Amino acid sequence: MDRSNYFRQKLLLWHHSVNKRQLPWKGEKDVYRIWLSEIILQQTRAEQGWKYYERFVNQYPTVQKLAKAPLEEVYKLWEGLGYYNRCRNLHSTAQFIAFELKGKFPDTFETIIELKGVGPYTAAAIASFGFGLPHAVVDGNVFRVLSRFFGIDTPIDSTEGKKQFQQLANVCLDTSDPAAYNQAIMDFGATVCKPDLPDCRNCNLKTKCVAFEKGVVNELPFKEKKNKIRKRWFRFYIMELKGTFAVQKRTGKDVWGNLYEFPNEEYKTEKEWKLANTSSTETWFKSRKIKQSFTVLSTSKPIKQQLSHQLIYGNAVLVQIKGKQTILQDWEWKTATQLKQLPFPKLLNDFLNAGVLELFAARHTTVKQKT
DNA sequence: AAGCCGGGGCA
DNA sequence: TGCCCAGGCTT
Repeated sequence: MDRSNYFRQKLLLWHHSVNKRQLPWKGEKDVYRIWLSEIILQQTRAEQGWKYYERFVNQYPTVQKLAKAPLEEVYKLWEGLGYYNRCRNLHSTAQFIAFELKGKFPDTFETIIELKGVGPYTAAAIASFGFGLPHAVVDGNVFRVLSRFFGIDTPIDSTEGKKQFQQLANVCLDTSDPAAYNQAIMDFGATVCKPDLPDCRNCNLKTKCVAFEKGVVNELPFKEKKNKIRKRWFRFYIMELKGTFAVQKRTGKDVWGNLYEFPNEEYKTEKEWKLANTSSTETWFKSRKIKQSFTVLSTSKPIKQQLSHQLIYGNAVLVQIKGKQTILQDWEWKTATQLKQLPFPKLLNDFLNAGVLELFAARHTTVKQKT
């Protein structure tokens, strides 16, 4: 028997016999929800995406509801999930489908993949799960399962590798039920043929698994590029003026695009960052032509956040500004209540959750008591 | 083709 | 600490 036929049969047999993962989007027929779940799940573990999916479905039961929602509100719901451009594309595509296509979701692979935020994987997923079309998904699970079973060491992060695995996936695909097959291979990769400590002992495909035979299961899939991690150092100024706080929206293509942040200074070296003190704050205020007097209440201990491609250190300087409410820079001044409606990076939420706003509130109370 | 985009879980 | 996760976009 052809190896790919063997693979398909054994995989489907496993899928029928084993209790699969129970996930809220499984067996979903509403294409809107299928699309929504797939966008959420991009580079995101199913367990992590779960609660976000539930939130979105509850808040936006239809593509029209999502399309009509303010972008800011959608971002707040997405907060903490990461890769925030997905959120912008989600909203944009919802509007395209609701308003331009009058709510009718594209129903061919070629039209689906044209949607913003939809690439080869997501298009295949929507085409198969939503419309039963014969397109094989290739995600991290599929790269792993196929590379091991067929013993392929072509780098999966190369153009050639992507092409090769997509072709192989199409060969293996069960065209009589593409959705079930796609579901099966991803569940198999997530529960048996795992990245760490794969459960080869209980694998019913191991007798023809090339990597198992050769003892190279842990060497596959092969990647050629190594992840570089950039270190960055920030000093955030949490400034309070009569019960309002200065924030700004992050623009550009840097990390945390379209999220809010506190005005800040980024340092090029750890040394410069650590040397920053009250006089640095004064310099920073002067350079921004802030003429009002201020008091530095405290400087937080540094918080570290590890991202997949950056290691970010940040501390927060708590500043109380005196005098009249005037327009300062391009900052927006928000009350504590308004702040809670804005999407922030996790790093900044860590500051907020550490009781920063309460500290300002307590100080006001103290001042009033004295006067 | 290469670089970049978050946050969480795991060994 | 390094790698991975139901990837895709930009340059």
